[in-house]
Amino acid sequence: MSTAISAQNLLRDRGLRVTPQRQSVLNLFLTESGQHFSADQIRQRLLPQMPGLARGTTYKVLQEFVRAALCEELATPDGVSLYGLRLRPHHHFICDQCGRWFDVEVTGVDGLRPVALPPDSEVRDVAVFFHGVCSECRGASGSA
Amino acid sequence: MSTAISAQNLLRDRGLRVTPQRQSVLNLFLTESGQHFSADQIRQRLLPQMPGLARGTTYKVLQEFVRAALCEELATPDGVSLYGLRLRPHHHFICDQCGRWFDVEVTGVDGLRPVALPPDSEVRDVAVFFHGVCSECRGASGSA
DNA sequence: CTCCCTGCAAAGTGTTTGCATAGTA
DNA sequence: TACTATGCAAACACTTTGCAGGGAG
Repeated sequence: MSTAISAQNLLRDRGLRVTPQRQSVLNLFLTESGQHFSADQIRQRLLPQMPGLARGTTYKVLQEFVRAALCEELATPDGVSLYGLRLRPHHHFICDQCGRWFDVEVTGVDGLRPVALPPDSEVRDVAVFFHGVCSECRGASGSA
Repeated sequence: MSTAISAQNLLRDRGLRVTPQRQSVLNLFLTESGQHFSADQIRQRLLPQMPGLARGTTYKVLQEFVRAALCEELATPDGVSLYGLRLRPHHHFICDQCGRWFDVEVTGVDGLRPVALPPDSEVRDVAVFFHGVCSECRGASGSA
């Protein structure tokens, strides 16, 4: 792995207090780079090594990360928010079968032009979402 | 307005039963074309003309519309789903200030290419979201 | 006449909030 | 030592579900 970035430094750099809970959450993201998890998925993953981790704490930590621009929060159709690292700009590929989100870089974004936008609107950012089926799901289902 | 399409016909064409509730909801969408509403916003808008409209019914009607591909359901960060017409393919412009979503057509979508997608993944669709500030909010806030 | 939709109300789920305690700087 | 994060549990908001009565086909 080339994970030269430590959770500790990342937290310090953003002016956040370094606590075991925050380090664990951040480390999970750093380890499973490009992946996204719900608050409860994160808690379940960390419970073995941190049995006391409270549900509320998980949410507060993630909220704090989002506020510090460390993480992005992604709303899913089933009402659950997914969280992922936001260290560098990127877009997403969503597997419509398993529901997982993957970070991807995208070329050609500069060529996008909105047509018939309400006059005087100001565009500040563009987010691209590819939908499809991930390799794992394709392998599992075979056809379809 | 060139709304030659009637709610009644639209419902029939999709094999849905024609009820006053469904007609009202669909008419709201046809009238405020390109706009998006939450289930409760829709209910509030229709209550004057349909005082008995139940919260549960609103959700069921919208669910049915989504199933029939008449509407799209859009998840927002604050946990509320927005619904909009889906008569023709389109993308979205989101005002980050007032939170409203607007349908827009986009050129250049074919030029988008994901980089370093997991091998054997299959892309089936692309969704583009422009973020920014709508004309109304720009007019209201002046600067920034 | 049959089947489905509506209204009503209760239940469910994900998330937020408040407070006392423990931990960081 | 001062201030903030954690754990716990209650509170919240949006959405879903079940059932009896009424309306569509």
